[in-house]
Amino acid sequence: MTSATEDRVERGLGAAGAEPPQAPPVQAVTERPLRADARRNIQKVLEAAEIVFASEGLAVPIDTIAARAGVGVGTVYRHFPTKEALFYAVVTAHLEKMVARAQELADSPEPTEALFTFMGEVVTLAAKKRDLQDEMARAGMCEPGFHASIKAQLNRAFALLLADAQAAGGVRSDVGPDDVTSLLMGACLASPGRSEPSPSMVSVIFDGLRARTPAAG
Amino acid sequence: MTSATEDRVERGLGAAGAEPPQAPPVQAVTERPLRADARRNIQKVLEAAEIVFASEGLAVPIDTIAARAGVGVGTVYRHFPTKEALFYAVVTAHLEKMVARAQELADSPEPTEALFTFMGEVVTLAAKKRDLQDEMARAGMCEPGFHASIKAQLNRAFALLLADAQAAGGVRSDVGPDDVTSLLMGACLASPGRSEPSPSMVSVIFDGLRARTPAAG
DNA sequence: GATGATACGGAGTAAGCGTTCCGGTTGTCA
DNA sequence: TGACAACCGGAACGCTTACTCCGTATCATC
Repeated sequence: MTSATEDRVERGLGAAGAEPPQAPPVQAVTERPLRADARRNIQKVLEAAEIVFASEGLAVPIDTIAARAGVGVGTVYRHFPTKEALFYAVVTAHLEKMVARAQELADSPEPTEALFTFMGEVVTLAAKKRDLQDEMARAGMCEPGFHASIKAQLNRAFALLLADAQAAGGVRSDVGPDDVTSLLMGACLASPGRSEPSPSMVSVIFDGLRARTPAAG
Repeated sequence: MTSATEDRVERGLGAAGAEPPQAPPVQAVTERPLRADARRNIQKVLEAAEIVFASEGLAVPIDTIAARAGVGVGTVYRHFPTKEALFYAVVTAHLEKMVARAQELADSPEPTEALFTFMGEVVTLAAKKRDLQDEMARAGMCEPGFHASIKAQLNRAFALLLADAQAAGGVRSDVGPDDVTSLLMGACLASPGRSEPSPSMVSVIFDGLRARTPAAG
C-alpha cells in the first residue's frame, strides 16, 4: 500500500488528461512538477500508444508500445497504472475531439447537413482507428463506468445535433438518439479490414434517416 | 508425428460437419465407426459449445465448455484439434442455416420483402449470438481462408436475393452486394449488450435501401 | 560539482489459457 | 467373460502478457 504504487497517479499530463477509470482523487497534496525527462517520456508514450492502438487495437501488448516509444515497460507503468488507463487516455482524446466537433457543428445554419457531416466524419475516423472500433465493440458490456463521463458529453452533443436536424424537418422524427447512435456505431464497425467506409453504405443510412414516411412493415 | 495427434481428425460428427479450417483430407482410409461414448461426448461438446460461445463469444476458455459438457478438456481436444476448430463447427452450423433460409426465400414471389425478411432474421439472430458477432468482427482480418467456403455460398445466395429485389424495383440499384453486406454486418454489430436489435435502426436501413433517388451529397 | 530525490530499464513474477500426455476406464467383439 | 483397442479425465507444460521490483542513471538544487 505504501510502496511505489503511490506515485503512479496522473498529474499534469498536458494534452490528454488521463483520468483513470476508477481512481478516486485520494490525495491532492503538494504536487511538485514532473522532472523534464518524465514529461518527455509521457509524451513519447502517448504518441506511440496513439499510433499503435490505432493500428492494432487494444489487444496489442504493452511491450510493443514501450518499444515504439523507446522506453522500458517500467516507464510506461510509472505513468499509467494499467494498460487500460493508457488506452483510456488515448481514446478519451479522440472522444474529446468528437465532442468539440459536434459542438462546433451545432451552431450551423444547416442542422441536417451538420448532423450528416458529423456522422460522416466519425465513420471516416473510426475506419482508420482500430482502438475506436474496439471501444465501440465493448460499449455496453465490460466496466459500466468506463469512459462514462466523456461519453455522456458526446451523447448530449449528438442528441442536440439530431434534435435540431429533426426540428428542421431534415430527419424523420420517429428515431431517437439511441437509435441513431446504434446506426452510427454499426457503420463504424461494419466492413472491418478496409480503411475507408463504403460510400454507398453511408449514403443508404443517410437516406434512411431522411425518409419522410417510415414505410417499414 | 506418429503419436495420438493422428486420430483427432473429424469423422462422421452428424449434425455440424466440422471440417477444420485447413486440414487437407490426407487419409480417407478405412474409418471404423466411433464408439458410442465418443459419439455421445461429441454431441455434448457441440451442444455446450453452441450455448457457451453464443453467450460468451470466442474468448471463453475451453475449460468452460468442457465443464458445461461434463467432460474433460482432453475429450474436447480428442474430437476437435483446436479451439478454433470447435468454434468453426458451431459457427458453420449457423451459417449453413442462413444459407438454407436465403435459398428458401429466393423462391418468394415478393423478392423485396424476402430480402428484408432475411436481413431482419439475420440481425435478430446475431443479436443473440455473440459468436456470430465475433466472427463478423474478424471477417476480413485473421486467417483469410477461415470459413471461406460456406461464406462464399452465403454471399452467392444473398447476392441473388438482392438482385431479385433490385430487379423488382424494391431496392435502389446503386448498391452492390458488398455494400448491403456491410450494412447488414454493421446492424449486427451495433448496440452490443442488448439482446434484440433496435427496430428503428433496422427500419432506417430498410428505408434507405428502398429510397428511389439517392440524394446523398 | 556534490547530493539526494526522482525516474529509467528490463529482468523477473504471476496468472490465464491453449494444448499435450498418460494412467486409468469403458465399450466392443470374440 | 476376457482381452484389447478406443476413449476419458485432468494434471502438467509452455507460451503469452500484464504488471512489479530494484539496481542504475538522470535531473534539480545548492
